[in-house]
Amino acid sequence: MRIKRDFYTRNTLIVAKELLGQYLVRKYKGKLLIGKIVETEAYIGPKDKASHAYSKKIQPSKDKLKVIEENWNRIKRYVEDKEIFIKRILRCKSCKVTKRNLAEYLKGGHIYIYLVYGNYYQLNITTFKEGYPECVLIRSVEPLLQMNANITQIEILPKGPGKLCQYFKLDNSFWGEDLCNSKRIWLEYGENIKENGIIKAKRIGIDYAKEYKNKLWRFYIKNNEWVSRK
DNA sequence: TCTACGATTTACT
DNA sequence: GTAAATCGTAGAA
Repeated sequence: MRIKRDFYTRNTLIVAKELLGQYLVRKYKGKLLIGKIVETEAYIGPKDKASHAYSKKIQPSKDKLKVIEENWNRIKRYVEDKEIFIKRILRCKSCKVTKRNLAEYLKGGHIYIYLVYGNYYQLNITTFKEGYPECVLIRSVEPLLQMNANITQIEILPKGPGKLCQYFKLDNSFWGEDLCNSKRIWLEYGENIKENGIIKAKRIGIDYAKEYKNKLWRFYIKNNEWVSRK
Protein backbone atom coordinates (compact mmCIF):
# COMPACT_ATOMS: atom_id res chain seq x y z
CA MET A 1 0.00 0.00 0.00
CA ARG A 2 1.29 3.43 -0.96
CA ILE A 3 2.59 5.50 1.95
CA LYS A 4 0.28 8.42 2.69
CA ARG A 5 1.00 12.10 3.18
CA ASP A 6 0.78 12.10 6.97
CA PHE A 7 3.76 9.76 7.16
CA TYR A 8 5.98 12.45 5.62
CA THR A 9 4.61 15.56 7.28
CA ARG A 10 6.03 14.66 10.70
CA ASN A 11 9.28 15.47 12.51
CA THR A 12 12.19 14.93 10.10
CA LEU A 13 14.29 12.75 12.41
CA ILE A 14 11.34 10.44 13.01
CA VAL A 15 10.63 10.18 9.29
CA ALA A 16 14.32 9.51 8.53
CA LYS A 17 14.29 6.64 11.01
CA GLU A 18 10.93 5.23 9.97
CA LEU A 19 11.80 5.31 6.27
CA LEU A 20 14.14 2.40 7.02
CA GLY A 21 12.48 -0.79 5.85
CA GLN A 22 9.98 0.93 3.54
CA TYR A 23 9.88 0.04 -0.15
CA LEU A 24 10.90 2.49 -2.86
CA VAL A 25 9.05 1.65 -6.08
CA ARG A 26 9.93 2.97 -9.52
CA LYS A 27 7.97 2.24 -12.68
CA TYR A 28 10.33 2.28 -15.63
CA LYS A 29 9.56 1.03 -19.14
CA GLY A 30 6.57 -0.93 -17.88
CA LYS A 31 8.56 -2.75 -15.20
CA LEU A 32 8.72 -2.17 -11.46
CA LEU A 33 12.05 -1.63 -9.73
CA ILE A 34 11.74 -2.10 -5.98
CA GLY A 35 14.20 -1.54 -3.17
CA LYS A 36 14.01 -1.64 0.61
CA ILE A 37 15.41 1.53 2.16
CA VAL A 38 18.33 0.64 4.43
CA GLU A 39 20.18 3.95 4.92
CA THR A 40 18.99 7.57 5.31
CA GLU A 41 20.21 10.98 6.46
CA ALA A 42 18.17 13.87 7.85
CA TYR A 43 18.80 17.47 6.75
CA ILE A 44 17.04 19.99 8.92
CA GLY A 45 17.38 23.47 7.49
CA PRO A 46 18.05 26.25 8.09
CA LYS A 47 19.73 25.70 11.47
CA ASP A 48 21.57 22.68 10.05
CA LYS A 49 24.83 23.97 8.54
CA ALA A 50 24.92 20.96 6.19
CA SER A 51 21.54 21.90 4.71
CA HIS A 52 21.22 23.62 1.36
CA ALA A 53 18.81 26.02 3.06
CA TYR A 54 21.51 27.25 5.44
CA SER A 55 23.27 30.50 4.70
CA LYS A 56 25.75 32.67 6.59
CA LYS A 57 24.15 35.74 5.10
CA ILE A 58 20.56 36.78 5.58
CA GLN A 59 18.78 36.78 2.26
CA PRO A 60 16.52 39.84 1.78
CA SER A 61 12.80 39.10 1.50
CA LYS A 62 12.62 40.65 -1.95
CA ASP A 63 15.33 38.27 -3.19
CA LYS A 64 13.44 35.30 -1.76
CA LEU A 65 10.23 36.45 -3.44
CA LYS A 66 12.09 36.85 -6.72
CA VAL A 67 13.33 33.24 -6.60
CA ILE A 68 9.87 31.96 -5.70
CA GLU A 69 8.16 33.89 -8.50
CA GLU A 70 10.80 32.95 -11.09
CA ASN A 71 10.32 29.28 -10.30
CA TRP A 72 6.63 29.30 -9.42
CA ASN A 73 5.58 27.36 -12.51
CA ARG A 74 7.82 24.48 -11.47
CA ILE A 75 6.16 24.04 -8.08
CA LYS A 76 2.68 25.57 -8.21
CA ARG A 77 0.92 22.25 -8.79
CA TYR A 78 2.43 20.95 -5.53
CA VAL A 79 1.74 23.95 -3.29
CA GLU A 80 -1.50 23.87 -1.34
CA ASP A 81 -1.55 27.47 -0.11
CA LYS A 82 0.78 29.99 -1.76
CA GLU A 83 0.21 32.61 0.93
CA ILE A 84 1.19 30.32 3.79
CA PHE A 85 4.08 28.92 1.74
CA ILE A 86 5.53 32.40 1.20
CA LYS A 87 4.70 33.66 4.67
CA ARG A 88 6.61 30.83 6.32
CA ILE A 89 9.63 31.30 4.08
CA LEU A 90 9.76 35.03 4.72
CA ARG A 91 9.27 34.57 8.45
CA CYS A 92 12.35 32.32 8.57
CA LYS A 93 15.10 34.95 8.44
CA SER A 94 18.03 32.53 8.21
CA CYS A 95 16.50 30.45 5.42
CA LYS A 96 18.09 30.60 1.99
CA VAL A 97 15.99 30.06 -1.14
CA THR A 98 17.60 29.19 -4.47
CA LYS A 99 16.46 27.74 -7.79
CA ARG A 100 17.92 24.41 -6.72
CA ASN A 101 16.69 24.12 -3.14
CA LEU A 102 13.15 25.50 -3.59
CA ALA A 103 11.74 21.96 -3.76
CA GLU A 104 12.97 21.42 -0.19
CA TYR A 105 10.23 23.80 0.94
CA LEU A 106 7.42 21.63 -0.40
CA LYS A 107 5.35 19.78 2.17
CA GLY A 108 6.40 16.28 3.18
CA GLY A 109 6.30 13.58 0.51
CA HIS A 110 7.88 15.40 -2.43
CA ILE A 111 11.21 14.78 -4.17
CA TYR A 112 14.16 17.12 -3.86
CA ILE A 113 16.80 15.94 -6.32
CA TYR A 114 19.99 17.63 -7.45
CA LEU A 115 23.31 16.93 -9.16
CA VAL A 116 26.61 16.82 -7.25
CA TYR A 117 30.16 16.44 -8.48
CA GLY A 118 28.96 16.80 -12.05
CA ASN A 119 27.93 13.16 -12.19
CA TYR A 120 25.64 12.03 -9.45
CA TYR A 121 22.09 12.84 -8.46
CA GLN A 122 20.99 12.75 -4.82
CA LEU A 123 17.46 11.61 -3.98
CA ASN A 124 15.81 13.41 -1.08
CA ILE A 125 12.29 13.16 0.27
CA THR A 126 10.82 16.29 1.80
CA THR A 127 9.43 16.19 5.31
CA PHE A 128 7.38 18.32 7.70
CA LYS A 129 5.09 21.13 6.60
CA GLU A 130 4.84 23.29 3.51
CA GLY A 131 7.32 26.17 3.72
CA TYR A 132 9.89 24.39 5.91
CA PRO A 133 13.13 23.24 4.22
CA GLU A 134 13.59 19.80 5.74
CA CYS A 135 14.26 16.52 3.96
CA VAL A 136 15.72 13.03 4.15
CA LEU A 137 18.48 11.83 1.82
CA ILE A 138 18.00 8.23 0.68
CA ARG A 139 21.52 6.77 0.69
CA SER A 140 21.02 3.08 -0.03
CA VAL A 141 18.36 0.51 -0.71
CA GLU A 142 18.46 -3.27 -0.78
CA PRO A 143 17.21 -4.38 -4.22
CA LEU A 144 14.31 -6.79 -4.01
CA LEU A 145 14.13 -9.52 -6.62
CA GLN A 146 11.24 -9.09 -9.01
CA MET A 147 9.52 -11.55 -11.24
CA ASN A 148 10.26 -10.57 -14.85
CA ALA A 149 13.33 -8.62 -13.80
CA ASN A 150 16.08 -8.87 -16.35
CA ILE A 151 19.05 -9.52 -14.08
CA THR A 152 21.62 -8.95 -16.81
CA GLN A 153 20.29 -5.41 -17.18
CA ILE A 154 21.12 -4.60 -13.59
CA GLU A 155 24.77 -3.61 -13.56
CA ILE A 156 24.77 -0.67 -11.17
CA LEU A 157 23.56 -1.51 -7.68
CA PRO A 158 21.77 0.97 -5.40
CA LYS A 159 24.47 1.12 -2.69
CA GLY A 160 25.33 4.80 -2.13
CA PRO A 161 23.16 7.83 -2.99
CA GLY A 162 24.68 8.46 -6.43
CA LYS A 163 24.45 4.87 -7.60
CA LEU A 164 20.93 4.59 -6.19
CA CYS A 165 19.77 7.30 -8.59
CA GLN A 166 21.48 5.54 -11.49
CA TYR A 167 19.83 2.25 -10.53
CA PHE A 168 16.36 3.82 -10.38
CA LYS A 169 16.96 6.05 -13.45
CA LEU A 170 16.34 9.28 -11.56
CA ASP A 171 17.27 12.74 -12.83
CA ASN A 172 16.22 16.39 -12.61
CA SER A 173 12.84 15.60 -14.19
CA PHE A 174 11.87 14.22 -10.77
CA TRP A 175 12.54 17.55 -9.04
CA GLY A 176 9.42 18.37 -6.98
CA GLU A 177 7.55 15.17 -7.88
CA ASP A 178 4.85 14.14 -5.40
CA LEU A 179 5.40 10.62 -4.05
CA CYS A 180 1.76 10.50 -2.95
CA ASN A 181 0.44 10.94 -6.51
CA SER A 182 3.21 10.06 -8.97
CA LYS A 183 2.68 7.27 -11.48
CA ARG A 184 6.40 6.62 -11.91
CA ILE A 185 7.80 6.68 -8.36
CA TRP A 186 6.34 6.13 -4.92
CA LEU A 187 6.89 4.44 -1.54
CA GLU A 188 5.02 1.50 -0.07
CA TYR A 189 4.75 0.35 3.52
CA GLY A 190 7.36 -2.39 3.94
CA GLU A 191 9.01 -3.86 7.01
CA ASN A 192 8.93 -2.49 10.51
CA ILE A 193 12.48 -2.10 11.81
CA LYS A 194 12.84 -2.29 15.58
CA GLU A 195 14.64 0.46 17.47
CA ASN A 196 17.49 -1.88 18.47
CA GLY A 197 18.03 -2.83 14.82
CA ILE A 198 18.83 0.76 13.86
CA ILE A 199 22.30 2.33 13.98
CA LYS A 200 22.67 6.10 14.41
CA ALA A 201 25.80 7.65 12.90
CA LYS A 202 27.42 10.84 11.64
CA ARG A 203 26.43 11.99 8.19
CA ILE A 204 28.79 11.47 5.25
CA GLY A 205 30.59 14.11 3.20
CA ILE A 206 29.67 17.25 5.15
CA ASP A 207 32.94 18.21 6.84
CA TYR A 208 32.17 21.87 6.12
CA ALA A 209 29.14 21.81 8.44
CA LYS A 210 31.00 22.83 11.64
CA GLU A 211 29.30 21.48 14.77
CA TYR A 212 26.51 19.93 12.69
CA LYS A 213 28.87 17.42 11.09
CA ASN A 214 28.84 15.50 14.37
CA LYS A 215 25.07 15.16 14.65
CA LEU A 216 23.95 11.54 14.58
CA TRP A 217 21.43 12.15 11.83
CA ARG A 218 22.35 9.17 9.65
CA PHE A 219 20.33 6.03 10.22
CA TYR A 220 20.91 2.56 8.87
CA ILE A 221 19.77 -1.00 9.40
CA LYS A 222 22.19 -2.99 11.56
CA ASN A 223 24.07 -5.79 9.77
CA ASN A 224 22.62 -4.94 6.37
CA GLU A 225 25.14 -5.51 3.59
CA TRP A 226 23.66 -2.79 1.38
CA VAL A 227 24.58 0.08 3.72
CA SER A 228 27.15 2.25 1.91
CA ARG A 229 29.52 2.76 4.85
CA LYS A 230 29.58 1.27 8.33
C1' DT B 1 29.47 37.20 -16.91
C1' DC B 2 33.05 34.48 -14.28
C1' DT B 3 34.83 31.27 -10.86
C1' DA B 4 34.77 27.73 -7.38
C1' DC B 5 33.03 23.72 -5.69
C1' DG B 6 30.21 19.79 -4.07
C1' DA B 7 24.96 15.50 0.80
C1' DT B 8 30.12 10.89 -4.76
C1' DT B 9 32.45 7.33 -6.95
C1' DT B 10 36.35 5.14 -8.74
C1' DA B 11 41.02 4.23 -9.45
C1' DC B 12 45.34 4.21 -7.84
C1' DT B 13 49.55 4.37 -4.18
C1' DG C 1 45.33 6.47 2.56
C1' DT C 2 44.93 10.35 -1.71
C1' DA C 3 43.29 12.25 -6.14
C1' DA C 4 40.74 12.90 -10.38
C1' DA C 5 36.48 13.06 -13.04
C1' DT C 6 32.82 16.33 -14.27
C1' DC C 7 29.14 20.21 -14.73
C1' DG C 8 25.08 22.84 -12.98
C1' DT C 9 24.50 26.02 -9.53
C1' DA C 10 25.59 29.55 -6.07
C1' DG C 11 27.94 33.40 -4.96
C1' DA C 12 31.03 36.82 -6.17
C1' DA C 13 32.39 40.48 -9.37
